Order: sequence, then structure tokens, then C-alpha cells
Amino acid sequence: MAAKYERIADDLRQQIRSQQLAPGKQVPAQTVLAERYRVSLPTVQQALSVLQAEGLIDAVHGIGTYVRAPRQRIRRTTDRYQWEKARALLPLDERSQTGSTEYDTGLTMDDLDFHTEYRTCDASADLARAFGVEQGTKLLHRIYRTFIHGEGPAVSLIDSYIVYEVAAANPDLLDAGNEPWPGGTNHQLRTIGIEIDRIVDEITARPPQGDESELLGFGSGVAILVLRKKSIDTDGHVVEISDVIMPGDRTIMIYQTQLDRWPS
Amino acid sequence: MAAKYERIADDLRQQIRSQQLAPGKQVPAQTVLAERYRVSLPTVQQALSVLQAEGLIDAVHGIGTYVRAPRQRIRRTTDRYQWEKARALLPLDERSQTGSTEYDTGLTMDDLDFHTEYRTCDASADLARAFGVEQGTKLLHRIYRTFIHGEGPAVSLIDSYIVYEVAAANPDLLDAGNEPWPGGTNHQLRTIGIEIDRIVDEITARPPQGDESELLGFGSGVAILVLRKKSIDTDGHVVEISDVIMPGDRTIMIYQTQLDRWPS
DNA sequence: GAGTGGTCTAGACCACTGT
DNA sequence: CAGTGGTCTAGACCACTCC
Repeated sequence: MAAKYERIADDLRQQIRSQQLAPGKQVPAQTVLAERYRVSLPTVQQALSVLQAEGLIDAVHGIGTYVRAPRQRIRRTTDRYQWEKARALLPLDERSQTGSTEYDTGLTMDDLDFHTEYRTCDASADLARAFGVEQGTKLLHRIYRTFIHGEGPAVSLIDSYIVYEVAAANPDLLDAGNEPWPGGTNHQLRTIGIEIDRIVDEITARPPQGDESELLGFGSGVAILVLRKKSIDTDGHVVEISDVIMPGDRTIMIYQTQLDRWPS
Repeated sequence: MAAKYERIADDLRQQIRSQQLAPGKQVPAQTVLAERYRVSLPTVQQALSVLQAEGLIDAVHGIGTYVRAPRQRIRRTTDRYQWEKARALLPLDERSQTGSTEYDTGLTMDDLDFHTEYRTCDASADLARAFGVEQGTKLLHRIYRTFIHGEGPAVSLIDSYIVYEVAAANPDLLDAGNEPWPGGTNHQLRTIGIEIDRIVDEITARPPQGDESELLGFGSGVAILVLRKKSIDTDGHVVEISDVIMPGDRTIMIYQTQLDRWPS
């Protein structure tokens, strides 16, 4: 009863799971599959597109179709938040050494290319609610894109927001030319008398849209992890919000929760 | 240079973003689109399949294609862990009232159907590493499926693992007939002298595979959030591991990190 | 029955890659 | 060049839903 392309996809999926089709150039050519399963070419392609959407295979134009190998994941722990905050107190030369991307990836700044852009925008409904300000309030919008080497796929896409009038207390914070700022956002905020007390992470997932797949360097068939990180100062105000987009197959986010002990 | 189906998809995507195509039965029929864009039917279908994979539209056989409305998200905070642990100390009648799914969804137990199954399995490489035991060690594998009402899509899929010899200290823990266990896993572990001290959550995301979309009740075009939750006892041993699968468009996971204060 | 989306075909042509 | 995947067509037939 199932459609032909589904039976073909099921068959290939099972072969992949059972390692009968191991990572590498293993998937036969579309024409071969069409003959083997006695179907037309578009039907084979439909079956393959299913597996591609599931992230099991990767088709390379002119070369062939490969079983995708599991990716090494970048571990993202909350230790980084404490590390970032402590770094803001270090002397300038130590602050300048590394940033948080290097902290994540273990790569040095020489391996990484940074693209930074500052803009202003009006607070959307959800950002306004999160900051506790009127919708339409002017925000400083900082856009960070990190690449490995000279080009290739982005490691992370970060969009950071701060209420403009807050940041404007130090005009240096409005100039993208000062990036990368030694000591990061924690140090920037320190120059205007703000100390981050706690961080709230909100995590969702969704499929990539439009050109995000290209930009992040994964074909279709990879989900996107979306992290909205809210930094709250010692007065309980949300002072900064970062939207971080990460590839779901290369990222693992780790959180630890300490529980109260039972009375003995 | 772009393919026809891409231009059509881009056009429709923009119409959706600009609310020109609002949530509801708004997307014209495939035949209409084929005429409008002067392309063949399969080309229109290819364009629509792109948008469906992105989660922007939902096609209903025999009815039409709709712009998908944003979903109400279930908030999953770490408060639940403390709540679950404290619940294990309550008297039986209070423990029996609600479980953690109700805690998440706000629904009562009357609205929910539970399916529970106990099995045993051999520890895979990653489970063995996490538990700190030999690969192949016998594990108790508990399978939980929660549904709303009498049928329909599953709310969550949970696969829980405990080292078999540990659980066997209380034979009641090996019998699925005792589910739902009043007070949950924390109380179960308490009967064998184990207290959970902290919980480590590891979060990734991936596209749904095979029949997962059907089982969880979302069409294609929804990413899956995968949570591996490790419960660690007061001796530092990992005593239980839960793999939780949640729909990315209906879930938001929230974590709070408290930072050390700067010295004044 | 009319309208919708879902599947499938046979074949064409193009674009990309490596030899 | 040969082999690969990517796009597109014109048309057929089916399955589902509503009237």
C-alpha cells in the first residue's frame, strides 16, 4: 500500500542503519537504483530526497551520493558564562587573548574569521516584552558571524540586542570598529556599571529556512538549534539578549541542575 | 540563475512572511499556481515541498494547503527536577495526584493516556560510557509514551535506562504493572536507597526520521529536540538516563545559570 | 461529481566533476 | 569525454474530502 518511493527510502534507510551502506560513497547512482527497483528516475530522486531531509545522505553534484557520517559535536556548557564573566576582570593583555568561540571550539583566533556589524532596530513585540520596555524602543543590534579559516561555513550566527539608551552611556559601545572587544560583552557592560547576575537560556529547534542551510554550511537535512540567551543584571533587569543559531548535528548543549538534599 | 521552483518558493515564502498569506487556507491550489507561474504541476509541487520542509505550510490531502500557524509552546524548566524530587517525600495520596507530564502541560491525568513498557537491553557504547559500566551490561529499559485524550499525537517519547542489577534491588521496580508509580522515578530510586543529587541535561536537535513525524503528530517540516537527561546520585554515579524526544515547534526548554558576584 | 493534493512515468536537457 | 546529480515537462491516474 505504501508508495514506491517510500518503500525505496525505507529499504535504503535500513541498509544505512545496518551499516550495509557505510559512511562513504556507497549509495548507488540514481540510474542504477531506478533499474534495480524498476521505477523511473524521478521516483528514485523522491526517495533520495526523503533520506536527504532526514540527514542520512548527502548528494554532491557531479560526484555521487554519500551516506553522511556522524559529526563531531561542539560541547557548549554553562561554564562558559562564568568564564566569560570572570574574564572581564582580567588585565587588558590577558583579556585580549581569546574569545568565547575559541573557548567552545578549542581553535585559536588565527583559525577564525569574525564578521561584526552594528545596527539599530526597533524592539519587536517579543524583544520588548523580554526587556520590559515599550514595543518599538530603539535597540542596539549587534550581528556576529564566525567562520573557520578564510571562508567556508559559519560556526555560529549570533544576533545580540541591548537597549540603545543603556549602551549609549559609553559611546565606544556603539562603534563596531572596537570589535573584537577585549573581554567581551561582560567587560563592555562593566564600563557602564552593569554586572550580570544570572543568565536564562531558552532553547527551541526548527528546520532551516531559505539560505540558512547554505550559510551554515550544511545541506538540507539538518535541524537548527535556537538559543535565546537573556542576561540579567544584579538589579533583575534583562540587559542583553542574544539569539544564537547553531547546527543541530554539530552542537550539544549541556546544563547541570543541582538539587536540594533531602532532610536526613 | 535560480531554479524555477526556488523562485516560486522564495516568492511564496515572502508572501507568508509579509502576512500577505496569513495563517489559514490561503495558499492557492497547485493547478492555480502552475498557471500563475507558467510552470508544470510537478514544479509547483517541488516548490511547495520546500516550504513544507521548512515548516511554513501544511498540505492536507483533498482539502488544500495552509499556512502553518505558530504553535503554543510547552515550557520545560528545571524547576520540574526539584519538584519531582520533593514529591518523592510526600505521603502516598499526595504523590498519586499528578505526574510530571501534567506538570508540564497543565493538563490533568484524565486528559492523558499513558503507555508504559518495560524491557531489558544491553548497554550500547554511549550508554555504557555514561553509566561507567562495561559495554553490554544489562539495563532496564523503560519506555513511556504519553498521548492527549484517547488517541492522536504523542506529547512526548521517553526512553529511560537504569542498570538492571541496581533496579533489581527492589523487584517491584522491574514490573511495568506498577506504573504509573506514585512519586515517579525519584521515589522508585528512594526505595533502593538512592537520592538524586544533580541532573545533567544534554540537548541536540535533528530532523525526524521514518515514522517519527506521524507518531508525534507533526507533518514533515518540524525539527526534533533531543534531550539526554542524566541523573547523578549523592555518590556521583549516573543512576538513570532518560532520552526525551520533543517536537521543536511546541517546546521551549529553559535553563537558568547563576553567576558568582564580582568582588567589590 | 468537482476540487484538492499525492504519486508516477518517459524522456529531455542542463550543470557539475574528474579523467 | 563519461558519469553523476538537478531541473523540468506533459500528462496520467489515484486518493481523499466535501457537497
